[in-house]
Amino acid sequence: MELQYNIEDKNSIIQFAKKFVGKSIQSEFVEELKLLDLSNNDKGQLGKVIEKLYFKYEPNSNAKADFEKAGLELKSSGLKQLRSEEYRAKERLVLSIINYFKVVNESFEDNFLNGKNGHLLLIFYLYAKGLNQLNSEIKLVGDWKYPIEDIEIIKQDWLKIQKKTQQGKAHELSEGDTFYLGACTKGANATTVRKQPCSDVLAKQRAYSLKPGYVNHIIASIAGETVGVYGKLITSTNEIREKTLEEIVIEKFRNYYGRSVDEISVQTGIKLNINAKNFYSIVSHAILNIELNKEIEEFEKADIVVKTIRVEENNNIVQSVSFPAFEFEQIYNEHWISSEMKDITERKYLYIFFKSDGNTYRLNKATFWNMPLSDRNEVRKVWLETKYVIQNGKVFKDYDWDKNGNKRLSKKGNPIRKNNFPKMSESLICHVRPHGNDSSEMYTLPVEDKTLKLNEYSKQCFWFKNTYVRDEIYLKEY
DNA sequence: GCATGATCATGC
DNA sequence: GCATGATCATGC
Repeated sequence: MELQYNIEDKNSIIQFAKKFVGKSIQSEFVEELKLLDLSNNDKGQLGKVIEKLYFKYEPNSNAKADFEKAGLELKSSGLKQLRSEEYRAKERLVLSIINYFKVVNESFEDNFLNGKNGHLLLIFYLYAKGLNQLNSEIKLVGDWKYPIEDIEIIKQDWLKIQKKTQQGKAHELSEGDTFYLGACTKGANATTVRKQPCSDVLAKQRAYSLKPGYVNHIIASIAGETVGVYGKLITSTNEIREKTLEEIVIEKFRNYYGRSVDEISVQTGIKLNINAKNFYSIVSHAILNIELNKEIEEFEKADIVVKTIRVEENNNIVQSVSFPAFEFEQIYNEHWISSEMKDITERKYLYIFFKSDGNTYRLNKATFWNMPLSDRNEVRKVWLETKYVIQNGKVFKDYDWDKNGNKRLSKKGNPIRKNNFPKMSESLICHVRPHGNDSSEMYTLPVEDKTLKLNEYSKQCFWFKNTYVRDEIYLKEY
């Protein structure tokens, strides 16, 4: 069959692909689709069908690039549209499966960069809940090659994945181990495992992936927009060739270790309101020398979560660490493997500790951290317990009654309720507690509560326990 | 108004 | 002093 593009020429393929913008597979290939035997559950279906029907090219799933002779790999991925109409990645971009046996022996260049991951042809469709990808409109098409600084960081990431595999710890891999290039789980469930070369323990199947934050930058680049206003940490290619991103960041913080909040303010020229709840986080921005109204580009690309923590003189940490509130309905509908909380356990964090000297808080330590495997499994248990409580209508224990038999009221006058979610005392790592502007901010309960007969409850979120943060992040040396 | 990072308040 | 439930400050 005569193709409408030159299969050996990158530009020809890319230009042809771009003509698909504004269309959908369903709208263009009504008859052809009927002849295909399609499953409803195949999430990777769109890419394969585009190759087959649009490019008239037989898909392959081997280690070679889709358009092998041109050295181009086709990937399709979803977009969300914000209220501002800007596009964002619906999820991480999953690249090739990690072959643990090859990783340990190959170079970054051979294993990753020069293979099917080095030059991508990306087709972004507009995701809508419940709408089949084949019906979705293609919104953005373009190719992606990594900028030089990004290649250095991705190489550092790849080397980390290689090292862990060489140490016989492929089963302990986590997306949080790395910055831009992640090792994300791939497979229907936790039972999708593979052998690894340096240990007898079976490891979860994982694939190379680009973090959602990184994909946002690709999207912006293809769309010819900037995603917000960014400040860069890395100012020269040489810098990132000589040091890891991690070293570069921590060194900047090290320069201010021992300095009080006031001293840092004076030194950086950032004027602050000490009573503001984001005071410490603004100080951190100042240390990294990024203007307050700018996002830190490298952190955005790596989806890094920054947590600022106060430590008391005796090393005690008073408060546990919160996360965004969850919707009960979302947990009800999710499986752990694809849940938001699992993502949280595989995220990379920058923890910044300010320690009291009895008088004032001084910058004491900054460290990148991600959760080890055994602790991730513990969070999974807490999450499953939370889901169980929601599923079975067992959210409430009782109202909080005072000695006179009256309902106790909160400061804002709302009745206080006791619940059955996993409590601080039940796990050394993670628990559930309220998290809203006040207790009248509610989310729907998918199953009516059996005790109080209520269909909604104050917003809640998962918390990392204060003592866990102290013992496993603050006090531990890595 | 609400999402988010962070801290407060009170009973035991 | 801890555990638990609630709320604050900011930015958009």
